[in-house]
Amino acid sequence: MGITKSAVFTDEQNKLANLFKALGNPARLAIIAYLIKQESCICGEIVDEIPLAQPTISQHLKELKAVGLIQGTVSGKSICYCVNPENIQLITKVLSEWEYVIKNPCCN
Amino acid sequence: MGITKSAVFTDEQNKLANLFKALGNPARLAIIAYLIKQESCICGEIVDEIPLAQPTISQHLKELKAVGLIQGTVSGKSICYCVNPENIQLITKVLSEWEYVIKNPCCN
DNA sequence: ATTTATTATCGTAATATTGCAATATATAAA
DNA sequence: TTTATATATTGCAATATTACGATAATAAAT
Repeated sequence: MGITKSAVFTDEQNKLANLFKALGNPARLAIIAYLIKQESCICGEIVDEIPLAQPTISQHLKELKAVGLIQGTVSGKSICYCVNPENIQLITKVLSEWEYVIKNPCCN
Repeated sequence: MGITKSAVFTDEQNKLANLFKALGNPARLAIIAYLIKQESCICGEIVDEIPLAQPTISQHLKELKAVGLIQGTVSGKSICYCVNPENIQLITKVLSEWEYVIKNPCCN
């Protein structure tokens, strides 16, 4: 099908999966990493930083915005983007809940 | 295309993206969450836990294994799965490097 | 009003993903 | 050896994703 059976999972599982999915592409990961590296809002430099065509970057930015990983603010001719703390935090929270398992590995 | 331009990104970016991508599906996330919840190797219960057909689960397990998020050990008639600490740790490491940004939000 | 710069949208081709039925494989038990 | 159980593989249909050229939309500058 190509369609994910979201209905059989919880809203939380689906939300988290969507966040991970958004990060599951090197271009989007590079965008996030760049925004974080700059420690500030970035206006218009992203297309120059990542070797993909402008419509492709624009589409990736849209996806990141759709899941709430980044936000964009219009600033004159350009748009300033920055990461959205909330959803990064949600992922971090889940990962840290997983963390203790690392200390109790099995099958080794 | 449907094909990701991996060549223009670093190996690290591609690896991390593949890990996130593997987690970017509610079924695979549910598998990981279940393995973690049980705090031990799980033999043969996964298909009963997740409301998807056996071949579908098998395929998801294969993908999780391929990126190194879980490992499986043959145990008689069944196969015991558990999470692989290493790659979970890699994700946690990157996320914690991102963490400080959360304390310096902009565009707000 | 026209031009320039920046970002978004549309349309499309190529490829990937998701899910499952049918079937194969492997191991243990009878 | 046959049977039962557990998991993997194959093949396929439906849908999603990735990327980009062409073009539109927006806003500032001239």
